[in-house]
Amino acid sequence: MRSSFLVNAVYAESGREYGVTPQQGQLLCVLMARPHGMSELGAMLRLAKSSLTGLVDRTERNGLVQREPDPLDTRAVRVALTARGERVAGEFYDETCRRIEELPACLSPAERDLLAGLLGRVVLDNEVPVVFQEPDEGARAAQSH
Amino acid sequence: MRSSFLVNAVYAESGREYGVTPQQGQLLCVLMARPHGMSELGAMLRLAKSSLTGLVDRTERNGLVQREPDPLDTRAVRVALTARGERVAGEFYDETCRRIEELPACLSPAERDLLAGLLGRVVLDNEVPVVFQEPDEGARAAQSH
DNA sequence: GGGGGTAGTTCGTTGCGCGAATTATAGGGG
DNA sequence: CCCCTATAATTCGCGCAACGAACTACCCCC
Repeated sequence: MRSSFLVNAVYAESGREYGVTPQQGQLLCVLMARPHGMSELGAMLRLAKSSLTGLVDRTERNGLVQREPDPLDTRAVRVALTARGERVAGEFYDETCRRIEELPACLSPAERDLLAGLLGRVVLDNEVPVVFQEPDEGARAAQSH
Repeated sequence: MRSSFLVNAVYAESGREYGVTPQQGQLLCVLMARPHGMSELGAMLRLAKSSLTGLVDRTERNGLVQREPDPLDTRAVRVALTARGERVAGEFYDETCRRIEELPACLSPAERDLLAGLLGRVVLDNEVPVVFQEPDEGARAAQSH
């Protein structure tokens, strides 16, 4: 609980520096990988669809994402990063990583790896959606098997 | 990041079962130890004082906490759990612990201890406020030194 | 070519968090 | 003793966040 509280604080503070709320930051990070549909985003972020509409509205108003029609389904919408959104997402992601990596300053490199490995297994076992990951990280993780 | 996301989801779901929002749940957990002043709470929860006023207002309206005058300082207020708040806080705390403990189901007991130890050190080193802890846990932790 | 399910939006409500301005009291120096 | 600054807390107005219910438009399949 308390370590999660710590991570949240870091995430929020990092977002404030780039003028994005934690929720909008999370949306940007998910979209770094590729555009997503609204329902898909709702499932990943665990939000009701009406909540998603609002979040995308506000983030779109900030010029970070845009709605594009889905060529295969007239009902559906694809939410994608704008050029500016791409830049902000990358900077926010990097800054957040930098701050997160400072947290275990009291651990030895071996202990950090150990901690990362344990948390990684817990995350995988609980099927946590990919809400924060480098675009190419999934490929590397898959290779390592 | 993702493990923190997981913990948040568990916390929110656990709170929903007892009709408390995550923020109100956090307030209850802090107050389990003892009553606190508003400024003190603001520092622990990292909230602006005006945010605290609102949070305590809503939680008080739900009958879970109450404001008491500070006998030593006429300006100050002590926020304390009501009888019902005490009960809800305990149940919410226990339920949350139960759910959190289910997360590392894929780890061996030794690995869980290892994980807990590493996270504990990170939390201590970063001076995370005590936002979630059994009333007697601090004493036990202090003894073990 | 209707009918059931799906994708998104709208609307109204509640909660949350902040900053600026305000009130009231505490506490210290002249 | 009195002023003056610092502190404790509240009020107000704002925007963000999340939800459920009701609605529209569309897909697909029988």
